[in-house]
Formats: sequence, structure tokens, C-alpha cells
Amino acid sequence: MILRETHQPVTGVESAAFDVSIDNVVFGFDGHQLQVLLIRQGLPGEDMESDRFHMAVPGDLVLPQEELDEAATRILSTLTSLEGIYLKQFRAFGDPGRVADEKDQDWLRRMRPYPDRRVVTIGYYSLVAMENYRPKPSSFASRAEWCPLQDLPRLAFDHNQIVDAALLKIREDAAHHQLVYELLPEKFTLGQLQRLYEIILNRTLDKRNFRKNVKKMPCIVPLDEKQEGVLHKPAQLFTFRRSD
Amino acid sequence: MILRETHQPVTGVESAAFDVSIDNVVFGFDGHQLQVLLIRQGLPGEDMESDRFHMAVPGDLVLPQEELDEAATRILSTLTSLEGIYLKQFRAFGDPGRVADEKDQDWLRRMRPYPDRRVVTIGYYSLVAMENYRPKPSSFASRAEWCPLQDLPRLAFDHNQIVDAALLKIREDAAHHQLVYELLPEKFTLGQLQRLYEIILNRTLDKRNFRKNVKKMPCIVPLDEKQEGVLHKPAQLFTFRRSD
DNA sequence: ACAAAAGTGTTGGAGATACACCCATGA
DNA sequence: TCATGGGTGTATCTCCAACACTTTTGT
Repeated sequence: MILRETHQPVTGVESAAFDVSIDNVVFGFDGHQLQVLLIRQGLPGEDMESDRFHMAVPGDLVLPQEELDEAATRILSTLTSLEGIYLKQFRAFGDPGRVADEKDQDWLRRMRPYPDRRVVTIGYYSLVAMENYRPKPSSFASRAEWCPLQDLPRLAFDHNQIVDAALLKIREDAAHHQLVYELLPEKFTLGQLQRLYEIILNRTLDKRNFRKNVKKMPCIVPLDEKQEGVLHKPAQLFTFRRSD
Repeated sequence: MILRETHQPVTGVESAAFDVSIDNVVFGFDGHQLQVLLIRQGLPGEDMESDRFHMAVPGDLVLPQEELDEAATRILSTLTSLEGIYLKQFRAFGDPGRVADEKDQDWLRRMRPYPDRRVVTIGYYSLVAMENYRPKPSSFASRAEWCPLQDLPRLAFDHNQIVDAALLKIREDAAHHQLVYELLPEKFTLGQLQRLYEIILNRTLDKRNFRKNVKKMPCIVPLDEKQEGVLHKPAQLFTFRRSD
């Protein structure tokens, strides 16, 4: 039976209305492992260290007149001060109970105008060169910080699931030679580039074959510079040329 | 400025509430071209032939306690009687004006309890063997019918955009040797299979090479049957074995 | 001198591409 | 007999995988 078929308004307004939110999974790369950007969703006046279960991926409600992509950009920059980052939508999450867990209710009741309203969230992911971005906490997000993917704590709502889904997605995308660019600093070594691919693709690569392929890519160009201060033979530095 | 930061309820309830809907892009294959399943969203008592601008992809609102995938399945079967079809989420559409067009307002005002509410829709796509499914109209959807992808009319809301996005998506997925199975009848010829790939991949394939590859797939098995009633040499029929 | 990562070529196999003619049927 | 799509094999090329040793720096 479809309510709208009767042309009568649905009864129980609140139950029919949804909130729509955005959750951004921001991946960083420190040269060794993938990291995820988390915020501490503190309640006002609460000790920030008190409870790790309020760790969450940076997300918030979409405003009434806002496009989804715009919302994702706004929310990320508000919560983490990250600007000019390419965000890509990857999936919607709409389990009716995704926000109903006991551990999340307290926060919701204090921070959301309609804490009981069902929330459908749109997941976005993004890749960031960690060293270029040292996120500063905003007043709302009590703290933003990088966390290695391996030791993610239990996150708010269904955010662990959202991170997992985002990871699957970037694995797919990387196999197709997309992205990657965003995760590295402006100058990088071929060793770093290879480690990044190995982590994303989740397998080891042959060094010589890898370098052969890299040489064929016109967008990766060598610089007249070498690494300094490393305790081994210094590597040549490379950079990306996007306009090629 | 973030409203929730103040811990005050947002004013203007209606403007902050969203409807969430599902739109299903169902592709069919008739042996020659791709088709899309459309419904005529007639207003009650209106002549069905009166206005082509109410053609739409089968979609409706998500119910308050319904998972998104469930909603997609329910909505498709309610509107088209199609059952047991694999639906895959591919993207969310949230342009604030996506439902505001003049041509759509009349229908919304009569069929939706809150016609002015912003609607975020989650797009699903699906592939169907056309001959297995002759959709019967339900009472709500005045008529469901296949329409060749080439001559889609102007559709309701932003459905043309949604169909385009779905098409892009299945092209991607087909390059990865997924799906396809669903689009063919139980018994098919290699010619049909090749045409299907050519249409989805949007390029021509070499017949001999194509057949070489097919022979290597254990899931495509020859039958002891030939085409009948065709005006050329009858082709051998094949079928899919999913359990291999 | 040693530890640690950088850097460098060749070979063999698998898979993709290109290509042209005869066959069976219905009209 | 003709028009239509069905059906078949070979030669070449490109891409990918496997594989080991020398080099340069800091300590």
C-alpha cells in the first residue's frame, strides 16, 4: 500500500521527514601508511579526553538550500579548515537504525534540533597530502586529527562502516589509475609513490616494473633535486604536472 | 555559521526537513539496443496520452522505517510488478532545485503530502532480460513501458540526468566484466551477446576474438539447440551457468 | 665498514589485435 | 539465387611478470 496513492497527507509529520547529512572520509598518506581524518565530537564543556567513542568522521547536516557537493565542501572546511580539496561522492547510507545506538544518543540530543529524526547520510571521500594539511580545530569540532587506518577506534554512528566502504572504493579507483596525485606532497620520491600504490592496492609491486611504468607517464616529471638528510642514498625527487 | 553550534532548534521546520526518494533506472536489452523502463505518472482521471512530460523513471519516497535497498526493491515492484531483480545503488542526487521545475509542480502538488519539501533521491540501476519481464501497470503507475535509450523523451524532474549517470556507471562496470548476465534471455546467441557488449562498451568488437574469449568462460555453455525461424543461418544457442 | 634504500635491463609467456572467407537458411 | 548473419584460424604485437646486483649516502 502506498500512502501517496490516496492523495492524503501522511500522518505523523516528524516520522516522514528526514535529515540529510554528509560524511567525509578524508585519507592521508604519511609515506608509510594510510590515515583517516577524524574529529572529536565533544559536548560543550566536556573533557575532551573523557570518551573516545565520540570520534567521528567529519560530517554534518546538509542545509536546506545547499547542493550536496557544496555541503560536503562547506562541512569539511568548517570542521577541519581544509580548503580546496576534491571530494567525491561514493555512496548513501540509510539504515533506519544507523543513528539510534545508545552511545550516540546523548550527543544527538544535545546537538541536533530533531535528535530522533532519521538521518540519511551521503558519503564522500577525499585524498590529501598530509604534510600540506595540518588541520586546525574549529570551535565546533573540538579537535581534528589524523588516525592511522590500522588502529581506528570505534567511531560514532556507523562511521566504521562508512570508512570501510570508502576504502573499498578508493581501491577500485586506484586500480583504474585515478586519484593518487592528491595523496602525495608536491615533491616525492619513486619509493614513496610505490609504497602508496602498494598500500592502496594492498599488494606488493616489483620495483623495476613499477619504475618502467612510471617513466611512461608524462605527468610524472623528474626534478633537479635530491632528497637530503636521509641515512641512505638520496633519491631523486619527482613532481606531478597536471596540465599535460 | 553553523546553526547546530548554538544548540538551539532550527527555526522553520519544514524548510529543514527532507524527503528521501529512490529512482530506479532499469535497463533492458532487446537484442539490438538498450532500453529503459519508464512509467507514465498520470494524474488520476487524466488522459494517459495527454502529456508526455510525465514520463519518469520508476521512483517514489522512502518510507520512514525502510532501509534504502529495501525501498528500492519495494518501489520497483510496486510500480512495475518486477520482482527478484538485483538493484545497485550508484549515486545520490541532491540539487535543491531538482524538483522545482514548473512541469513537475502540478504532479507534486497532487501526489505528495509536502510538495514543496526538498527531495534528495538515491539512484539505483538494474539490468533485466526484456522478454522475461513484460511489466504490468499497477494502479498507481498508470503505465510502465520500455523505451529505447536513443529516443528518450524529456522526463520528469532531473530523470534525464539520472539516466545518463546510470549509463555511465554501467559502462564502467561492464568494462570490469560484471553484470551483463542479467540483460540476456535464458537462451541467447553469441551474436546477441556481442551486440550487447558493443552497445554497453560503445565500440565495435572483432567477432573472432570475441568468440575466442567467450569459449574461455566456463559460465557460458552451449546448448543442443539452434535458432528457428530466422532468415539466415540459424545460430547455436547458449546459456549462463551461474553456479560454476 | 656497514646499514639502508636507490637505481638499473632482459627474457618469456599471456593476452590482445588484425585480418578474409565459406556456410546454412528463408524468401 | 540472393541476402543475411553464423561460423572459423593464424601471425603479430604489446603488456606484464619474474628476476639480482651495484651505487650512494650517513653513521
